[in-house]
Amino acid sequence: MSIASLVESGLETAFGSAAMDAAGVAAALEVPPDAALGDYAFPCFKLAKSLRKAPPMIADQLAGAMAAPFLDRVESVKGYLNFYIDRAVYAREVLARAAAEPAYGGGAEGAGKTVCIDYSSINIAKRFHIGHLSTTMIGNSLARLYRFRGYTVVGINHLGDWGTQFGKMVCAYKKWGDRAAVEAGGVDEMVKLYVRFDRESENDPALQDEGRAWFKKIEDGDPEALSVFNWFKDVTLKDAKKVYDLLGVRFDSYAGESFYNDKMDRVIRELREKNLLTESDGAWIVNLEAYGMPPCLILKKDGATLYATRDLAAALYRKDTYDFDRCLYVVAYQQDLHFRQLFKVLELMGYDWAEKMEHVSFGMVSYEGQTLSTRKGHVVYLEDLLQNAIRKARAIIDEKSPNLPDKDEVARQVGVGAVVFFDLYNNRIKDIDFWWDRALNFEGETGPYVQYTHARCCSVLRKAAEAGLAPAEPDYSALADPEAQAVVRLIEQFPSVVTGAIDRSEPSQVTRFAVDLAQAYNKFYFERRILDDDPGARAARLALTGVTRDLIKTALYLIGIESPARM
RNA sequence: GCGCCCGUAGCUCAGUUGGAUAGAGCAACGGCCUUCUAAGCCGUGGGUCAGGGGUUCGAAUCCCUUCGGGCGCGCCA
Repeated sequence: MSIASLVESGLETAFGSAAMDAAGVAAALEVPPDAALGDYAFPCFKLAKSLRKAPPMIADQLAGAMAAPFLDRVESVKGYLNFYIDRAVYAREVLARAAAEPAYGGGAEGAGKTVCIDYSSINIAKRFHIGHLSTTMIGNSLARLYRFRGYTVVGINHLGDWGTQFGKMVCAYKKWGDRAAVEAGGVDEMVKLYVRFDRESENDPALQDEGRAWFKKIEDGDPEALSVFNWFKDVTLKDAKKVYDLLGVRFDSYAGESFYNDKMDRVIRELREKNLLTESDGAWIVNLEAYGMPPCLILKKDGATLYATRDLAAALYRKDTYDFDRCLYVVAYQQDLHFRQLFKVLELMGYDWAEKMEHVSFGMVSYEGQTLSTRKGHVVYLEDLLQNAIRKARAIIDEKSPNLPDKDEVARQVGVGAVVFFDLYNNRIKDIDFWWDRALNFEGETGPYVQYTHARCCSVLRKAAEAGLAPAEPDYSALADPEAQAVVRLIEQFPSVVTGAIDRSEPSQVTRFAVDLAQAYNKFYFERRILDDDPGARAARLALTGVTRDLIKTALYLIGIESPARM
């Protein structure tokens, strides 16, 4: 018997009529902010009008009409009906639920459905820096969350591999480049070539034309141009792969801008056929005035395609190829307007799936209060950040756990975990001002703190196993204290946290949950002796510890962080 | 000028599908390791939820408005 049906029948008993239907009662039920106010609460304010009674009086009457074996007591407080569940029963049921399912909090509601997630989407010939971390880690986490709920996920790295700058780069390479230098220096060497091209073309306008000519060659499929261009791409991806491997991120597709080069005719034809394309100042646009937006540019005056054209082609291709149920774009909020236009144009084209597309926007990254600038050298490269974090983790391990096996492996897990956690800690819409000491903080609400709690659980469970204690029937009344109850309550909430994170495309919900659970467990750990002499109490506390360990590991996994067993 | 987003403790932020006394972490100060990992735990101080008005039994949360900040607004992506 559930609380909802209990309230429903209570209403029937106390007031005779169905003052509120079952769905209404279920929706109204809430968890009080403080455990002292009960485990569940039913606010009676909405009933005041129809019952013509003050809420506290309604609660009083309801309280008298209610009893169930699993209820410890029911109290009427200031218009709220507070339910206190028998603590031991509550702990037993929640732990059983969490331990029984193969993946507690997961599910199969996404079975047979596909989600496309466009994330990371790096530019060719540019180094991976902290400005790319959010799209990469938010996308990675969303991919894991959707898979956790049974969806098929297509992770797409929509490469920025198209534009005149690549013609310039090939041109520069042909003039001054050195194959061995690029092989050795990677992206850095390409950037040097580009910078030199920029500088020299200031005094030599003919160079610009040459660069454009080389891009034309790439467009036309000239083998010489393509071989250099594709090689640049390979080298960039090889560089990026080092970072992706450290982060544990992978993709199902690297189809980027160049991939859609031959797929835009269809878009233009379709827009024409549907009478959406109009000429304006020589360019071709989709007029969106009726929707309060500036026009969406499709073709330039010279007939060349634009960003929006390419994204329209990509959307159609993805729908055709993957038949997605949802399509997410993890891109910074600067492009809010672009995506609103894109989705509106798809809708105007008559595609009802336009409403299944979502721009998962996030805030900008600055560095010590200033805009990131590769040119001015005011930038933090991701590889440097990760290596610094790993180095710091390694130093702490040497100091605190000198006998730890696999020190380097654990240092990598902790260092990278700190960086990823830092990135996914706040709501994605918040701007991030990067400061080294904040990103490399290992204390308080941080990745290492949560990982430490996981290792602590592992340690306790290991000690218990080593002691060879006889298995005993858990005595769940040992989990009736406030500290254990706080942990149990959080465990119970995990499935709805996962749902909320998916619904809001907000991985930080999971990050926050991980911190809350770690904090609650640490308080419990400090207050209660787990390896107690009483076998029943010990078994119950070990069960709580086991579920906590698994849940922290799951939560961290969902945001892309590993959980070492020792640290 | 127009549009979108943001404004909560000294700092960084939770809480924003309306609900009980607005919570963490960092920083500061003071405690706790002969028992399960001190990357931990406990305590102290710290608030005009940017200002004003409105809706409501009830507003940090919804609406209007002012101020402050960020981003965007036709041939870049």
